[in-house]
Amino acid sequence: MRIDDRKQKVLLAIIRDYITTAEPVGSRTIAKKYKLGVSPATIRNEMADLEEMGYIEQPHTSAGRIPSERGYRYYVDYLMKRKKLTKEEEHIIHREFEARVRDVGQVIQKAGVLLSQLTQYTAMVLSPQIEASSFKHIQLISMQPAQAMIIVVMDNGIVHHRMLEVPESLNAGDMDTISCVLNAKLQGLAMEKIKFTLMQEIYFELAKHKQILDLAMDLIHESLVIKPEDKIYLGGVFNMLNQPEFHNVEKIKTLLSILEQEDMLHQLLEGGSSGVGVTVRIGGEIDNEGIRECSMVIAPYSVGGRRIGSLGVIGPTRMEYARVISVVEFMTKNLSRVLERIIGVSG
Amino acid sequence: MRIDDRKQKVLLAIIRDYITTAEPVGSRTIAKKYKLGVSPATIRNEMADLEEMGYIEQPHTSAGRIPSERGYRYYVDYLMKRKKLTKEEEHIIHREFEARVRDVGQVIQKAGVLLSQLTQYTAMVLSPQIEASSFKHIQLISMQPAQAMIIVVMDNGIVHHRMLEVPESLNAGDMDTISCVLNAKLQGLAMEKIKFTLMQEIYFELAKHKQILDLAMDLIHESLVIKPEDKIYLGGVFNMLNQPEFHNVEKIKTLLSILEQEDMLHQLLEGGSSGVGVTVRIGGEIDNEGIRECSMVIAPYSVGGRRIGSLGVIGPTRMEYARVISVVEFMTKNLSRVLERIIGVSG
DNA sequence: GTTTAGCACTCAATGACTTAGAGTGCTAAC
DNA sequence: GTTAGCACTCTAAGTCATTGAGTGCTAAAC
Repeated sequence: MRIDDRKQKVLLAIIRDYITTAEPVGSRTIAKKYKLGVSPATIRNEMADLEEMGYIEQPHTSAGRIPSERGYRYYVDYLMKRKKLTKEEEHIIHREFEARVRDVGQVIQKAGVLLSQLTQYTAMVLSPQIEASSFKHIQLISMQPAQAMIIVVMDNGIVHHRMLEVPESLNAGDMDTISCVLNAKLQGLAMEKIKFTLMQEIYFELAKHKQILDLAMDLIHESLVIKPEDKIYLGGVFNMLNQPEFHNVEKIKTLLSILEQEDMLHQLLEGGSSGVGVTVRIGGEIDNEGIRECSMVIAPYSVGGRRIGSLGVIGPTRMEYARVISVVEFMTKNLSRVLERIIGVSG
Repeated sequence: MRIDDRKQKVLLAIIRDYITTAEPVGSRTIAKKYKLGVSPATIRNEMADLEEMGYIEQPHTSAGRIPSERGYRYYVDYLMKRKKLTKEEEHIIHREFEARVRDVGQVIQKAGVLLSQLTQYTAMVLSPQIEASSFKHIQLISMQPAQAMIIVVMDNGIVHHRMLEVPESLNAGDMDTISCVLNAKLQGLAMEKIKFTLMQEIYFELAKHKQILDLAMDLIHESLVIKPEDKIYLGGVFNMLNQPEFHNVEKIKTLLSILEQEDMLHQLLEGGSSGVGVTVRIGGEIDNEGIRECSMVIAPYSVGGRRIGSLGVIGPTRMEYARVISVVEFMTKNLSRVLERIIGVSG
């Protein structure tokens, strides 16, 4: 059976109505609200066909119809018209991103807050994965007698610092010396290039300060090995409580227990996205039982053309796709732009 | 009417039972489970007295009794015996705090996670408020052509960094020069001591780099003025969903909407604590409608004898006070110890 | 052939009513 | 002062009838 023009209109009406009301939609409602120019009986016939084809379903005999996952998929792929953000909303995003962007963490968090506020669903933002490839600068700073700080800067702009105990005898001059030697010898080198012979050279030159050297090397090593802030920012988890499908505590618990597991979210965000642009996963398309009744809209963001992270929105399958897709797309563009400014194109 | 020994025992039994079962406690239950050596009828008499005195109440005529806020207060003040942490629990805390403590933020987060895991309620940890009094070190680092990083270290161990655009002509040597001049002139000075004449001197000396100087001064100023990471870490919010008193979506919403407002939490944590040691606030004692049905156990933590923050647990009034109080106390001690090591006694 | 009015049918939601059970308070006996 | 006994209260759970929204089918109208 073909899904002709009028069937499309009926399907669209059912999906639109269900998205806003969360109630099964009956033939009378469609005839009245969406003026297709035909009687409820005709619409009932079309609905019977659509149900047979699997685009809609009936919770029980005497209820209206609700879209099936297949129905939503058809809607997203063929029927939906993206709903642009208002000028005001675009303005809010711009303003938030321009003002007081200090560090990457703050930007990520801001993106999450905005995403959840604008969509009224739950937002997930994966922090950027910029691998450090080499070490840029090291600095020892005397803080107090017997206490110093060591700062390591990597070429991706990540800064690590740590306090350490030092012998009282070590003065600011000594620390400068150590910093200088390390900088001179190691600057710009990747970890694997820091060879044994080189290390021996340094250890020889700074024999007195073996302990500090060890700590310094530790920190450099750590900075190279550890994925920088492999974190996920979640925003607006509580928005979900306003969705009628989550008016039941058990469902909330299932969802939240999944949102609590960072590795699972990671997998959802990275595994769910199909490469470039916005991806929509509807219900069972999400590779995870437990969020069967949810949909996700996810997209990667990039710096200098290189994909470095992704973000997304999770909500009920009865999601305002038209809007959410626009918001997610707009957000990745802005996030990319701002991050480009902060961390440079080095990543 | 005096609250004699047997009344105490009955009250204690009611509270203990109610804390574990969350069900109103009847006279028969007490007689059977808590073996006071008297019949249910006698206990009923005692219960009638306790109710008259306001220590317990009845949800409805044919139900058992539940403790009133006054009852909990009496329990916490006079009846309760603290329940020590097991060796294993203490071990977990130690291990978590010893291993991989990198920066203050991480420690705070870890404290929150532990606190919520051990208590199964919601944990709140206010990040330490260590005012920076003076500036310690500044460093400009060339990252790429036309891109540099500026790092500012304050005497409290806080490190701020930011990327900035620089003229292509500026090389690594120039940056070192600028860093050196700034360090030499400004090191150890508090903001108010950075006088106009001194600044003129620096601007004269580094006239070519006015733009960078401005940025550097901005960052130093910011570091001094901005309260460092005035954040609250929340952990185990979802634990609340397991409490029977939150099996109703409306209550969850009310609670969560409060937990979302940082300023309110701030007020609760800072305003609720009565100075030294662990403070318990029960139900209406909390200065906030909306969490009338909750209790809080809060305590300050300190470094070098100076109070720099506080942490706490929020749960239903039917909270395991005996355990939570011990956990909170143990946690503040450990947090103080670890922070002392990280940020030194300078704060 | 398509559309529509009409009607019998289904089923969830709602409310009235009943019953069971837990727990009390009171009285009288110990 | 303590306790057994009993009438009383009130919620929770179950049953049943009613209501109303919505359907599917049939036959008539277009």
